[in-house]
Amino acid sequence: MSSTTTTTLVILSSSISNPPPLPKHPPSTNPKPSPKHPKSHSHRPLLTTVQFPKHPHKQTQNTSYYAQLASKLAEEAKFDDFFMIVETVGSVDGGLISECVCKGLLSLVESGELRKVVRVLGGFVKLGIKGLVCDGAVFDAVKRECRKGLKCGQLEVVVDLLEVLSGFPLSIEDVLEPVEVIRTCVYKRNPRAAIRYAGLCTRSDEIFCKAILEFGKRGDMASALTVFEASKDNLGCVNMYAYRTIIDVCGLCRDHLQSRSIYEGLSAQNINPNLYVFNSLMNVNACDLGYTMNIYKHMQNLGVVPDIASYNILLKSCCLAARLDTAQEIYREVEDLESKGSLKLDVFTYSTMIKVYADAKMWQIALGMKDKMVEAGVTPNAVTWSSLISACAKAGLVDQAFVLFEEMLLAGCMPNSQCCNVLLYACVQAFQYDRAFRLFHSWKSNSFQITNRNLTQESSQVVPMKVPFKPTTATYNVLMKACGTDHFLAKALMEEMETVGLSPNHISWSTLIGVYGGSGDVKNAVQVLKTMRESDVPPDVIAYTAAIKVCVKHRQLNLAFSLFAEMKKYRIQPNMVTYNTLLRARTKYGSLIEVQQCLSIYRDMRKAGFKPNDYYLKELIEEWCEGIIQDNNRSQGQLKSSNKRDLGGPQSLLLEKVASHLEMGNAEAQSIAVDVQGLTKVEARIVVLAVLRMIKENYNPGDYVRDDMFIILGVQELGTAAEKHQIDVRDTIIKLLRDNLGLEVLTLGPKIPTDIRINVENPFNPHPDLDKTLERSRLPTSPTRRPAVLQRLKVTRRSLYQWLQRKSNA
DNA sequence: TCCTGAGGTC
Repeated sequence: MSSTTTTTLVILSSSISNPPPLPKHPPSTNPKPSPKHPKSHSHRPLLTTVQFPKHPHKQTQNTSYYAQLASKLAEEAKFDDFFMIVETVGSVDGGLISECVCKGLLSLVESGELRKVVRVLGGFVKLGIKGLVCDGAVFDAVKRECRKGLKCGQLEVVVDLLEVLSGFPLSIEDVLEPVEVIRTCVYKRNPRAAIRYAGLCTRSDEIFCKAILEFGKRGDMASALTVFEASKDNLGCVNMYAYRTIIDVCGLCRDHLQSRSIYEGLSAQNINPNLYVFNSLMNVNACDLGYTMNIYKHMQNLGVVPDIASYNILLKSCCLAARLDTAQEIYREVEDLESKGSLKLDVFTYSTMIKVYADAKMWQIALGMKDKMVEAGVTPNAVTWSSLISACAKAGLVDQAFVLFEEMLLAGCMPNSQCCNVLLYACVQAFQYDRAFRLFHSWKSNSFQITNRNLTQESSQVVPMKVPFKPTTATYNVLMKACGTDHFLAKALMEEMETVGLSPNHISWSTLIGVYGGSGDVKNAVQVLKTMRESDVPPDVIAYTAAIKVCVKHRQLNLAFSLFAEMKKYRIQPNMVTYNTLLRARTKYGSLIEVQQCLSIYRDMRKAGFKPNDYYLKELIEEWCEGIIQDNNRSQGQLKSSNKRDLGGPQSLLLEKVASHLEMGNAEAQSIAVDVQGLTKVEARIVVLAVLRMIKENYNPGDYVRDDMFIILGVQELGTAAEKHQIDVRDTIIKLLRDNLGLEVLTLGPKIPTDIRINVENPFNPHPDLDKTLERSRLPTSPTRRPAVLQRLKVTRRSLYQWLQRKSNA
């Protein structure tokens, strides 16, 4: 209490008749400590009058004066002074002033000065006066102002107030709807406020979970985790409800790995999760069937009995993994459990199985599942019907899809947006673009009416039924696909989307890229990426891949490669599809630089941890290599067909060899050693051709060929299968070089010529180990055995020169 | 739980 307060008090006192002497110890000079009130003591029921604690040692001669003064101060909402009196006098007859306090409080609360309200109510709590706020009018005002405060961005102050209110005998949940408070905390991204608030509530665990979930729904994983961690301390025990909520949130935030570490944290404490935690964990990790199955087995080992939800999640996981066989196994198991009476298949089970079959393009069986579920007394819902229609859509059976849609309406099931979208999709899949648009327009203009023959009435009676139709982003995306190559229409749809309050998503933009591509407008297709970056939806790997595909399709390969570089610049990780799209870019041999580009993509892909599917690249390299003998009037087709039979080995070895020979291809060729050890004859042939092609492309007319070319076949091992293979390879290469290319080839025997230059400085030495191989071959391995002999072929530089002349003149 | 975007040889 400050001296200003005292002054105020004096002024106020003068307004009251018969001023008695001031208290013995004025508060400004000797403030009394606040009266102490044991916590257990003052939990009174709703008070209609204010009761002040008694202080037996105080003189009470002036009590009535101070009661009057306090009443007046309270009524005028001068609570600082009011408290001082109460504190100083220690005992005031509450009955006198309770009404005034309420009046004053009401005006204070209604002033909207929440901070002041917090201070004043805090004062009441400190003095152990706890009934006041529970007065009807004051309580209503407090509720009103709290709500106002939440809306006006005073979250922290509102929580302060709630904290003070928790000192009164009332339920915090009654002051404000918990949802309202939590929503505001989530909107403000303020987990600390949510934690404080949840801690005040009677049903703390529920409010904590609510907060965790709401943060998760907004994609704010970090805040959700903060609240979760705080809930652990606050709730004092391991709360499975909180655990399953945070795991669900991991799913909402697409962070399934986080859910695993949360689960592992629980296991590390030797705490066994309950069924709900296991189900949530499996659900969040449904994208990983292996993991889900492991968890499923583990929960059984722990004696946690799976319920139908567990099985439904497993089925969903199979569905995502496109594992029809596993899904069928699990389904049979569930059927078995049902026959024993321990489980009941539900609409989820059937719907998921329908989707499993729909994805496997087994639409008849999908339809069969529907009959089965109806037989079992389970009514298909909108999801079930969507999956059924989707089964037909995927199979291109548009008419069947319409029949099912009709059937759904007849069954009295209201179609939702997704059902409508699937039906539109069925039209698109069947290339009935007009039909899709007609349907859409009829729905949109709200004239969409279906005659619903109510089965309980006479069959002649028809009840027209209006189906509410709310297009979603997916609706527009499907329609954009129905634009074919009409990019004007597609663009118009995107604009329409915005006008109806929808936002284009990644799919919309990628589809637009495809539409531009289809119309041959590469420039605009690529431009979409820029537009995306400027919008709320930055391009993702799929958008880039779509754009790259457009470039590839229209033979703008340099643009494709530059987009690839760009996506890496933006740290967008290419995936298998991206790599394959690029590797497939060149269907014909081109220049050395093009081959090198592809090889570098190939190596990048392996570095990124993808198991390359090098079929295309191998084709490409082969074609490119074979290209140099095309001029020799050989039938390329013939050669290729003979190649195919022999290409069984690990393709990566071949490609690595070609790549390592070519990656230094732009350096000046001094002497060339081609290592074909470990390759099949066809592969060896490709590598030799690749090197020749590189030499040819780097050759400028008039250049001088300084060295012979060596081909290293390997160490001779007499009488083995390896020797036979080596001879095979040798003959193939000799045949190729002599007959197809007209080169002069010499077989080099055991003598190692000293003029061969293979060293680390040689850019064409693919294997540093080769030097060692040569060294070893020079040394007798054992006195009793013949020395190992390195078999090589030499292509003379004279003939190489002639060949290059011939080629460059051609 | 259902709908919409990029790749596709054995």
